[in-house]
This record gives sequence, C-alpha cells and structure tokens, in this order.
Amino acid sequence: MKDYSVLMSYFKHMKKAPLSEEEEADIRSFFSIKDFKKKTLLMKAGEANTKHYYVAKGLLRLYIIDQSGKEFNILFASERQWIGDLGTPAETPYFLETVEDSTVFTISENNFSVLYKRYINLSRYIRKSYVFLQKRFVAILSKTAEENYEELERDYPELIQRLPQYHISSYLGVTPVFLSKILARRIKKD
Amino acid sequence: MKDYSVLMSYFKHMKKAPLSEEEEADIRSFFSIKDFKKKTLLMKAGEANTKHYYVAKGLLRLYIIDQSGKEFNILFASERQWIGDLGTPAETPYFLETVEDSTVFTISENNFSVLYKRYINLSRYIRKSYVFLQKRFVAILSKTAEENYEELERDYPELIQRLPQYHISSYLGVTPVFLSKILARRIKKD
DNA sequence: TATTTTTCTTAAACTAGTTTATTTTTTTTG
DNA sequence: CAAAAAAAATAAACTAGTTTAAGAAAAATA
Repeated sequence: MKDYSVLMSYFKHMKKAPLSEEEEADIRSFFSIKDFKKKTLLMKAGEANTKHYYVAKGLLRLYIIDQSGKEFNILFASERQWIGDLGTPAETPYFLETVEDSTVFTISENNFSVLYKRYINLSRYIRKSYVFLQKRFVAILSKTAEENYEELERDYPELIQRLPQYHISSYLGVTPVFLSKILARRIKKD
Repeated sequence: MKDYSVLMSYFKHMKKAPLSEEEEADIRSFFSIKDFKKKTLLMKAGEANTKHYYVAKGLLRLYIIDQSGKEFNILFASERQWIGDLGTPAETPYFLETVEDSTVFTISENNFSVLYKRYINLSRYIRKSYVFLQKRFVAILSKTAEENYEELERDYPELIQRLPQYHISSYLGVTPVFLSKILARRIKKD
C-alpha cells in the first residue's frame, strides 16, 4: 500500500482547503512513488524533459559539473521539498542524485504543468525559486565563504548535520580543504 | 504622439500572429511610456509592488547594495528587453537605474500578471529568467573573472561598448581595479 | 571486529582577487 | 575650450581561497 499522505498534505496546504476524494485521486494519478538507495543518479546533464521530484523521505542534491570536472551543488531538497530542473523541457545542465536513501514522488514535466495549473499557481512557485536563487547568488557574490557557512548553519541547521562536509563546501562554492580550514578557525575562536 | 511600435512588435512576436486593433488598444492601455535621464533611480530596495519595464531605448541596470555598501549589478537591459524584480509584489531587494538616457514602457505588477496571462505564457517567461540566472550563477561560481569577461564579450559585445568598466566589474563580481588588471594583462598577451 | 573505503584535517606553496592610494585619461559641463 | 568631475590605470601590500599531498578519523562492509 503506497502512502501518499505527505503529498496530499502538501496539496491541501497549497489549496488552503480540504481536497475532495476525486481531487485526491486526480492528483495521485499524476505521480509515481519511488525508492532509491543513497548515491543513485536520477537525472543526468544532457537529458531533456526531465522529471520533477517531491521528497517524501531522504535527501537529494541538484548539481552541475563544470568544464574542469568539478561539481557544484545548486540545491538540496529533503522532506516536503521539490527538486528538479525548472528549465525543462529543454536539455538540462544538471545532475540529480540521492544523498541518503530516499522516497520520492515523481511527476513528468507535462503533468507537472497541468497539475500546477489545476491546483496551484505555477508562476508563483517558479518566482519563489527564482527569488531563492537570486538571494543565493547575491550571497555568494558579496559574502565570504565563512559568512555563507554561518548563514546556512542558522537557516538550515539540519542540512549541516545530514550532509557530508564536501557537499556543503561545494554548495558554498569553495574547496573542502578551505571549508575545513574555516571550521578549524571557528573552533579556535571560542 | 506616443510610439508604441516597439512594444507592439514584441507582443506580435510572442503571440506569433498579428494583433487586432482591439488587442493593440488593450495592450496599450496597460502601459505608460516614460523618458528618463541617465542615472535616474526608478526603483529602490524596500519598495513593494514595483513596476516592470520594457526598454524602448537606452540601457538600465538592476542591482543590489550589500551590507558593506558595495553595489552588485544583477542584470542589464537595453532595447527590446524586460527588466524588473520578478519577486514582486513582495518588498524588493533591488535598485533599478538608467545607465543611459532611456525610454521605457512601464507596467504595474498587477497588470503585468493580467497581461501575461492574456497574451503570453508568464511561467515560461519566468522560467527563462530563472535559467538565465542559473547559468550566470554557475559561471560566477566555477569560472575566473577573466573567463567570465570573455564570455560576456562574446555574447554581448555591445554591452561592453555601452557600459562603463566599473559596471561590468560589478556584474562580474570583482572590483574595478581587478578588471582593469585583467584587461591590461590581455593587451600584453598580444 | 578487523579491514577497506570514505571523509576530514593539516600543512605549505601558490594564485585570484581586494584594498588603499596616487596618477593619468576621458568625459561632462559652464 | 578650459575647468571640473568621472572613469580608468598602476602599484604595492594584503587576504581569501586553491592545489597537492600526506596522514588521521570516521563510517561502511566483509
């Protein structure tokens, strides 16, 4: 028996009203539930029309690999968060991978648009992502890695617990070596 | 007599079909045309429900000012480009300023949404902006300022002609002093 | 639980980019 | 077109962050 409760509570929350039986069934019909082991690749740069993922359990990361082969984490998603490439249906530049064993609801790009038109304001959702990215952009541009680490710690303390340090450094745009240095320096300060 | 032709040709292009008289009148009714002198501030951080701007003539920049008072250019727009804060109606973190004497079509946030729903796919527009920003984000994260300068030069050569160097350096996320150094180095290489 | 693999730390030498200050060049304005 | 203002160049001393390499600690697995 598949458990859609996490997903349904999200749609209820977005609609700001209870869902009818039919609505629930309708929503369910768009998704499939999947389990993935840690470090499974769900999406690969070069693919088109990629899926969107809503996380029921676990932790995922969206990242790119630059010309020199270095990875940069763009976004993490854990329980009750969406992750995917908003640029789709075009060819994606991203990779998407599970960081922990995860359970996700997947939905195709087409269905995502349809569903969002039906139940939620899609452009508002995209705007939110846009605003989030813009904040991150400005932060990386204008603050030091140490400041950005502290911000992450303040805003998403659980992420820091769950992620290996090298994924955090890649999110902050610095090398693991440098993040380790920052942390050592912070400990001394006490 | 106000000239809406630049604006109309944009909507024609987006609709991929000619516009009827009524449609033209409808579209026109949402906008006003304004002229601004160089270095005029059109939008200020802290304001809510800011306007969107479609450039008929001239050059504008959208920027933020960080805690230390430093400016960072986020986006430029010249002829036939949109500029504004997609995060609106929330309080904007941005400043918007003319770089050259400019003529713009302005539209309120509310009208922008209405109009876009009527004639254009709003979420597609926002996605495009999102993708653009994401590319820029990754570029800043993974490439050196010199590489980013060269990319800008290749993709938007006219921008480099029209912008003072310190606006370019601020767009690349480096100091004017450092950009000047890069350019001096490039000249020597020949 | 011993072993292998993965992650983190430390160090040292290096490069990209900043800061401050001064001078030169270019642009704007009376 | 002269004077003032704005933009760009240069230099020198500095700091943030990288690279490579080796060892230590922690986590996963047989």
